[in-house]
Amino acid sequence: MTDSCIIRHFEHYAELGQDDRELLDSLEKTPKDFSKGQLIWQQGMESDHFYTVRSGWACSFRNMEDGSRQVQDLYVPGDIVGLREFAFRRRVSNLLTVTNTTLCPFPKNRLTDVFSTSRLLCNLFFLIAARDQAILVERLINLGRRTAREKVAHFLLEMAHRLDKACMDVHDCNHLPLTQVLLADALGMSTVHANRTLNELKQESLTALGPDGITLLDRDGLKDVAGFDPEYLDADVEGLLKNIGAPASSQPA
Amino acid sequence: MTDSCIIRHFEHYAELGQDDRELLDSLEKTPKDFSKGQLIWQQGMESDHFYTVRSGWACSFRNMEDGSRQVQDLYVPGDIVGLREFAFRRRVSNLLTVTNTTLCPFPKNRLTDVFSTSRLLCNLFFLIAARDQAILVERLINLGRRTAREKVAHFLLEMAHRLDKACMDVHDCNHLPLTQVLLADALGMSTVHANRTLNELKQESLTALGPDGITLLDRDGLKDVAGFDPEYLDADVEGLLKNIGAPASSQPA
DNA sequence: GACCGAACATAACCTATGTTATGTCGCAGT
DNA sequence: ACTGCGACATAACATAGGTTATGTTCGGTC
Repeated sequence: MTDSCIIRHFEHYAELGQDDRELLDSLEKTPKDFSKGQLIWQQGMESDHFYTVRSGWACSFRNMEDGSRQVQDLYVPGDIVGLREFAFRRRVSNLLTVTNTTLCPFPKNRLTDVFSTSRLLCNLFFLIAARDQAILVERLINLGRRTAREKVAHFLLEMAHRLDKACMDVHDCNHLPLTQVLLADALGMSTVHANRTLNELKQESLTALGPDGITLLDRDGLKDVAGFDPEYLDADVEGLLKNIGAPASSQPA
Repeated sequence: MTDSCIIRHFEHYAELGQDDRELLDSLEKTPKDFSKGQLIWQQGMESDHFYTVRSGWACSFRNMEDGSRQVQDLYVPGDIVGLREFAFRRRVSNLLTVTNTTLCPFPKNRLTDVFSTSRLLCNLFFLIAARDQAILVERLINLGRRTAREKVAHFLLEMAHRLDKACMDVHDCNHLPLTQVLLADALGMSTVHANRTLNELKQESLTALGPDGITLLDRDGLKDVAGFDPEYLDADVEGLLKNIGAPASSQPA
């Protein structure tokens, strides 16, 4: 298997031709290591690259005037970070590493070349953007219409499910390297209440808390709490491939 | 000017070549009229088309188990509805008209043809998807980290700003045909509280309430309340066009 | 091995917002 | 003209979740 992040990423979905691989390979830059808690970009900076996550976790967020923070999304191995900023010259949010992380940079304005050169990759990029939207919508629903308990359970399940699918070098998909502060900021609640809720779930043996994050003990139980349905995470790659007449990946999706 | 919704939509951004126009024209179907309060599609239905809004308003939403509703987004003239579903075989949300509406259907799986045929359109579609994401993220922040007052003010400003940009046959961009129920469902709050908040803003002469919707009276005042910054709505079309070497639209963006 | 700062825990108290209930108004249909 | 319904208004009351405060634990560092 290739060493390139982004090739690896796409081969997860579909079998790439030699052309596609070469194209991607020529554009991707060498991976960069970031340590935990490092600010990778800041609102207002020029948005010239996006990244593929090779290992580790990152999050995008925005600082509010009152000093609080809203985390917009978390990124796990295999995710593409910063596609959103395709439409903007400057970054509209901050990006921070959650753990030690390796990212592969890709120049934003070369995306255009990819679009015109590879029908397959163009469509896959679009599919990914659509799935990203679906994730945002689901979080919207989480924030708007669920209780703290439901929010937390739902969010944990989503991240675990995304880890499952990432299927990269992740060992234990039930373990999430999240601090309670981060969780609270992602779910629009206070740290104190995040703690309360998490401990509640712990009492019920649904989760476990360690110094290095949160562990899911009982996914079915959590599912009952949250009403979680992973449908929105499962993009219809096969349908797309069939539509554009491309061979599917040999790997299971 | 053309009669096609989608051509009109894109010409708003950039000058289309004759090829592009013909391509779009061949794919778009004849406009369809819907009356106020009509359910256009439902969760679970096959997602075979997306729509361009020619006139009127629509909203996408999801019904929750407890009977409540979360509105995901509103669509105004010029918007494209349903691009999100590109990644999914079935619709992941419901679509409802807010007013009488005219929509132009476009078969989803022909998008692929557009991508491979027109470099310009492909990039514009991607830009639109990215802007849609930015809108969702901003709503996320709204729900997560703002008070009811701020939420309402921010949301009203966003919609007004989007109307400004739509620049289609909209007469008064300060008038939004929203019911209080809809507003509440979009902002994840109760109708009662939406009413309270709206009346508060009305006391301060920031908005006016009529039987047919909400009117913005003092955008600057609302801006002060909400801390609204329209940056996330203003996609960098020029940068994109320059990057792909296409001529800009003669019309002001 | 003393010090420091994250992250976590817990309690007491407070408030923004939800809930329930009831009433008015205007308008569409009969 | 009567009825019914949907949108809006408002008041009384309930509560989920925020805020403030204080303490513990633990890993890093000089």
